[in-house]
Amino acid sequence: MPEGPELHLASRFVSRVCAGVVFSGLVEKSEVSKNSEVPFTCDAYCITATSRGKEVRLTLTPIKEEGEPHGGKACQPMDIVFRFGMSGFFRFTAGSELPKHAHLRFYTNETPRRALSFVDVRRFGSWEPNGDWQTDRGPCVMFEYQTFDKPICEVMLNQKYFNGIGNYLRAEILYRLKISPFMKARTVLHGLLPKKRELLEVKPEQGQCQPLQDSEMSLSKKIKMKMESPDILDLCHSVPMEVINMGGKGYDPEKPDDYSTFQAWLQCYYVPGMKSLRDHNGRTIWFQGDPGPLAPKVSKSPKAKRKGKKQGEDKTDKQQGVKGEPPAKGIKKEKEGAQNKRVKSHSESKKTKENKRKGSRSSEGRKQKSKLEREEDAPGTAVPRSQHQRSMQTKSEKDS
DNA sequence: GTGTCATGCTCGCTGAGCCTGACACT
Repeated sequence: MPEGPELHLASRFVSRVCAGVVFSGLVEKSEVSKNSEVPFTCDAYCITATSRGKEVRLTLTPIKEEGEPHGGKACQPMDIVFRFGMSGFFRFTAGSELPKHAHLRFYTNETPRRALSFVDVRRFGSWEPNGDWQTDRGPCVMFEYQTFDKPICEVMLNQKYFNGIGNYLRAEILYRLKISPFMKARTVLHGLLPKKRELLEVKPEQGQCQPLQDSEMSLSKKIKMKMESPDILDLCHSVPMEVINMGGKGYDPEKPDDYSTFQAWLQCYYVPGMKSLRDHNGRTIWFQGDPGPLAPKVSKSPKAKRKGKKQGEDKTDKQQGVKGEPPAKGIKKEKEGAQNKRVKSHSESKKTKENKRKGSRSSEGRKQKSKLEREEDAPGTAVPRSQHQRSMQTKSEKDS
């Protein structure tokens, strides 16, 4: 059941049923659950919920009673972040009729009392008292969709999407693609979608569109096309590989201070004549040409202020924006930051490997699905056919 | 009664294991 939409609906359910309801006392955990106790107790509190991706956050907020003495033992609000595993959900029932597998219970202060329960049949779900959204999760596909409206140069430094790309690589890649650094990431990535004519081939004799089979385009033709017009993903692979192939003459030269090979290879980053701007995260992006529609408003650099003009304002100036310092100096300056970046990349590579494994596992799972299931699984279908059939059968059996 | 499968995630390794319930099959 629980994917993003289900978790969001669960948060709405909690907020709806708990609106105006006062909860009281301890938060009760089932004995069998291995999750941690929730160290929260309060005479009167309310519950609200929000969601982000596959997480739901319950906020327990104490209600201040009138006449409560100041300086008394006041309860503190608490956030509890839930992950639903394979079978988690919330139910609001009478306290005497707790659902089976209700592993965390919040009781109302009414008589008879009612209970909001976190129900989890398989116990793969978890909760984290005083928790927050997991930091290694990407943006919520439902409510942080606008993340992809950020400039491509900023998205490229997000290691969740481009694990391994740093400041010099993004500059080189965008330069080679002739892409404005402040173009919307969505626009650039949308360009990766196959064009209609590549996806569909009209067979006049049938009057139908058929998917173009891989085999219908020869491998050599594909390679030729790729070499002629590589896309951003191609370059995110090939450009770093070029650096690797420099051996000991790349960014971290084996000979101290011998940046000559690397400098000769750079086409944009710190190259005299190229422009540079600070992106919205304060990182300097090097580029050529128009910065793009989302470029930040340029504040006057001290030099420009003295000259009385904004960066990039003077169209006659071929070097719009901040001109680069001599390459070697700039490279050395960047090295510290790059080293930090490498440490971060290392810690994140673990996650990437996991994701790859998951991907391969899920594809295995798909292979195991029957042909019927594959054909009838519609995008967004919450219940797989096999399980859906089972539950429907169960229901009909019960009904009968 | 047994085996398999299910929408997630972690550990520590490239799959196994955590869990329960429903269903198919013998």
